[in-house]
Amino acid sequence: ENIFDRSRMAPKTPIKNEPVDLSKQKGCTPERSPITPVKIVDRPQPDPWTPTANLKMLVSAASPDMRDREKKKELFRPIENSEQSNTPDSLQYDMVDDNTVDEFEKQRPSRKQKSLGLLCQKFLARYPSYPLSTEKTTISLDEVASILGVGRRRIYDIVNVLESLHLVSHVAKNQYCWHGRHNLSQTLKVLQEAGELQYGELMAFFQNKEQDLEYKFGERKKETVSVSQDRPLLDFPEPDCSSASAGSRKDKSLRIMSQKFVMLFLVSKTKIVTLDIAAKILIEETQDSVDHSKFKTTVRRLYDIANVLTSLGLIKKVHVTEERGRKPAFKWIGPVEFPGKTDEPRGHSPTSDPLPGTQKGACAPYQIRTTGKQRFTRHASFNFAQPCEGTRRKVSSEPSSPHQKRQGEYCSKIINLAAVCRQKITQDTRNPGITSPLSLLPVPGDSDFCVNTLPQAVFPVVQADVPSISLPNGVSSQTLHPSTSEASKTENGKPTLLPNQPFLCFPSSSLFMLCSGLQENKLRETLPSTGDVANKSAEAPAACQKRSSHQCTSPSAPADDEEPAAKRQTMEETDVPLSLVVPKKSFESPKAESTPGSDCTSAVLLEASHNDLASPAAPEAADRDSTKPLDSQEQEKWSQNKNPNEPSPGKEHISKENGNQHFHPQYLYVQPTAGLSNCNFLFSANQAPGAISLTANQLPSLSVPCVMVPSAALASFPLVCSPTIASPVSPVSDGSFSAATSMNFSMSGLASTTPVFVGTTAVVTPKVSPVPSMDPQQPAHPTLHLSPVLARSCSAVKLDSSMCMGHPVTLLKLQQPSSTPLTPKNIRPACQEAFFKTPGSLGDPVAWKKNAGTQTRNSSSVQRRLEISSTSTD
DNA sequence: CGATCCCGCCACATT
DNA sequence: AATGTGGCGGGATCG
Repeated sequence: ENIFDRSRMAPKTPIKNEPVDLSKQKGCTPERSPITPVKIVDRPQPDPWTPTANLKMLVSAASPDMRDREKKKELFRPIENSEQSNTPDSLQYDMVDDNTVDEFEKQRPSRKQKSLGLLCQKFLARYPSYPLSTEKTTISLDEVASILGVGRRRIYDIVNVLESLHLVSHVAKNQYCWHGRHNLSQTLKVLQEAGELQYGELMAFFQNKEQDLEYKFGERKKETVSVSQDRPLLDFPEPDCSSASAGSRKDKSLRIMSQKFVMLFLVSKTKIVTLDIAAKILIEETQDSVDHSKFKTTVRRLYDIANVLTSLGLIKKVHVTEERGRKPAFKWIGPVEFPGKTDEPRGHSPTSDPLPGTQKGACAPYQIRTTGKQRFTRHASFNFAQPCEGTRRKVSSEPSSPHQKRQGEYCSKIINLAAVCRQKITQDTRNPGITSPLSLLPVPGDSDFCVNTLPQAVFPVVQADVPSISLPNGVSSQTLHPSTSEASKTENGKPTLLPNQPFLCFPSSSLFMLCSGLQENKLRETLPSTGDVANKSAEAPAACQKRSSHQCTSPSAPADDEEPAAKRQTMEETDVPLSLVVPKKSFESPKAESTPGSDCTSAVLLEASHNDLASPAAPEAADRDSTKPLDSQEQEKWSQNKNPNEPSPGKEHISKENGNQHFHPQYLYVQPTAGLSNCNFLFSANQAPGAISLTANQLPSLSVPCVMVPSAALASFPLVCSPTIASPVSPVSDGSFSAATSMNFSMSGLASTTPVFVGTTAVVTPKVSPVPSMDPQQPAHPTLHLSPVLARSCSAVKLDSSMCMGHPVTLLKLQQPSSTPLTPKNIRPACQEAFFKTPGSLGDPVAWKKNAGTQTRNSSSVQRRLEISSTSTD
C-alpha cells in the first residue's frame, strides 16, 4: 500500500506509470504488454496483490477489457500527461511494479475514465468531422467496441445519439456509416423547426416560469401536454414502420429522446435546459402521473445523451440556480443559426457543407442498393436528413419484391390507419382543446375507415412512430385550406370527404384517393398527428379560415402578416397552392407559367422547400417564423385563388364530392408496403384508376403518373374514405395529373399516361411534351415569381434535372426545414392560445434571450399563432 | 446525500 | 435458436 501511495504521491510516479502504460498499451497491443520484459520482472508483484492479479493480467491480455483499458489510458495520457511520455522506461522499471499497481488503479480508475462522454470522444476521434463525401466510412460495432475496449452496449448508446443527429447511420447489422458533421447544421435546423412546433410554446412557458416565477408543474404540465406528444423524429424516415401496426419496434427512445432533447435546446431562448424540465417535457404521455421512477429513468437517459452531445461539443454542463437550489442543466454551445444548411458549429470548415453533395454521398449506398426495386423505398427515405437509417435497415430485411403483395398489405395498413384515426378521434376529437396523450396507438386493426367519424381528427397517419419528418409541416401548410366546413358539406351522402380531411380513401382498393385543395389547414393538423391532433384540428380550421379570408384578396394583395407580400403575390395566381389541386384550366390550357408555380406548390415537397426559400430576400431572422405563417397563407391563397379560377375540375364526381372545396386534383395514395417504407405514391385520380390499381403488382413498372411522397409527408394527411372512386375524368385528369406531377416534378402536362415517376433516382421520363416548360424553367426563376420560396425550393431541390421529381427525397430534405413551421403544432387550439399568451406576457421580460432577434422571431411566431388561433376562433 | 451514470440483465427484433 | 439492439434501472461513484 505504501508503495502505492508513494507512487501516487510522488510526482514521478505518474510519470512512471504513464510511460509504462504507454509502453504497454500504446505501443503494443495488449498481448505485448506481457511480453515486455519489465513486466515480466514485475510479475511477482502482482501476486502479492492478489491472486487475481495474475488472472487479470491474463484476462486483460486476451480480453477486450484490456484493450479498453489501454485505450482509455491512451486517451488519457495525452490529455493528462503530455510530458510524461518522455521519461525513459528503464528508469522506471523499478517502479514498473508500482506501475502495475497503478495500472490497476488506472484500470479501475474512476468511472470517469469509463464515462460515456470520454468513450464518445474516443469514438469521435476515430472519424473525421467532415469526411470527404466520397469516402464512406463504415463503422463496425464490434470492431469499435473492441478497440475502445468497451461493451458493445456502450457503443450503441453512442451511436444511437449520433444517429439521431445523422452523424452516422445504420447500414447493416453491425455496421454503421459515418457521415460526419456535414449535415449537422441541416439536421439541427430541421430539429429546430420541429422543435418550435412541438415545444416552442412549452419551452417558453417553462423558461419563463422558471426564471421568473416558479413554475408549477401541474399547470404547466397540462398545458404542455398537448404539445408534447411525440412527434416523431424528424428525419428518420422510418421504415415501414409506417404502417400503423408496425409502429411496433419500440421506437428507439434514445434516438427520439436525443432529438427531442436537442430540440429543446434549439427552441430555448436561453439555450439552457435543465434536466428535470427536459425530462418532464420528454415524458410524453400523461404527465400528470409521471411516476417518479419514470422520471428517474428519463433523467438517466438524458445523462447518457448529454454525455454524447457534450462530446460533440454541442452542449456543456452548467448549473442553474433557482429558488429551489441548484439544478443540473446543460447549455447549448453549438450552432444556433442555421442559415442555409450547412454550417457547423464549431469552427469546422463551413465550406464543407455541401449539403446536397454530402447527403448524396451518404445516401449513395442506399441508393445503389435500392436501385432495383426498392429504390423507391429507399429513396423515399429521402432522407431529409440524410441517411436513411431506417431505410437501410429495411433494406436488408426487405423482401426483394415488396411491391407485390402490397395490396393486401395496403389494405391492412389502411385499416390500421383507420383504426388509429378512430382512436385518436375518439380520444382527441371531443376535446379539441386538450389533447390527450395521444400516443399513437397501435391500432387494432379495425377495418373501418369510417371517415365520417373522424371529424376533426387528424390522422396521425400511419406512422406515428416514424414520422417525424419535417415534410408534414410544409405540407400541411400548403395544403391548408379553410374548408373544414366545406368538407363536411360534401360529405353528405358520401363518405368521401371528411370534414377535416383533405383526402379520400378508397376502401375498396389499397389506394387512397387524395384530394388536395380541401383544407389545407387540415393537413397541417394532420401532421401533428401524434398528440395534438385534437387541438390542431380545432386550430387549423380557424387558422385556415382566417387565412382564407385573407386569401381572397387578390393576388396582388400583400401578405397579411409579416410575410413578404411579394412572394405571395407572385405566387398566387399561377401557382396552385397545394399542389394537389390543380386548376384544371390551367392544365388544360397550356400550362405555361402557372404550372410551374403550381408544381412547386403543389407538392408537399414544395412546402418543405419554402423554408429555405421563404424569403429569399427577406432577412433570415424573420424567415422562419414568418415563413410558416406565410406558407400557410400563401398556400391558402393559392389554393383558393386557383380554385376560384378554375373551380370545376374536370371531374364531376370528384368535384361534386369535393365540390365545395375546390377541385382537388385527386390522387390515389398507395400505401407503402413493407418495401416502400417511406414512399407513398400518389396517382392522379384522373387517370384510370384501374391502371393504378393494377400497379399494385408491379409498382415499379407502372407507367402511371404518380407522385411519390414520403410517408412522413403523408402522415400529415388525413385520409378519407370514399367508396366511390373518382373515375378519372379525362380532361381534368390531365390537369390534375399534371399538377400532381408538377408538384413534385414538374412534369406538367404529361398526360396521364406518362409515367412520371420517380425512381430513386430519377426518373422518369419527363415528358415534357406539351408543357414541358415547367421543368426546364423551374429550376430557377420561372417558378420563382410564383413564389420566391417555391422557386427556390424547387431549384434547390432538384435543381435542374429535367425533372425535378426525380428525387422527391431531395426535395424533402431541402424543404424540410422550411416545412416545420407548418406543423400542426403551430396550430393550436384556443387553449393554447391562452397558453401562449401567458408566456408572452411572461416573455416580455424575455430579456433572457440573448438574441433579440431570436426572440422576436419566436414571439412573432407565437403571436401569429395566437392571432391565428384567435381569429380562427371566430 | 444528491448528482451522475456504469453495468449488464433481459426483452424484443431480426436473422 | 442465435444474435443484434437497446430499454431499463440497480447500485456504485462522484462531488
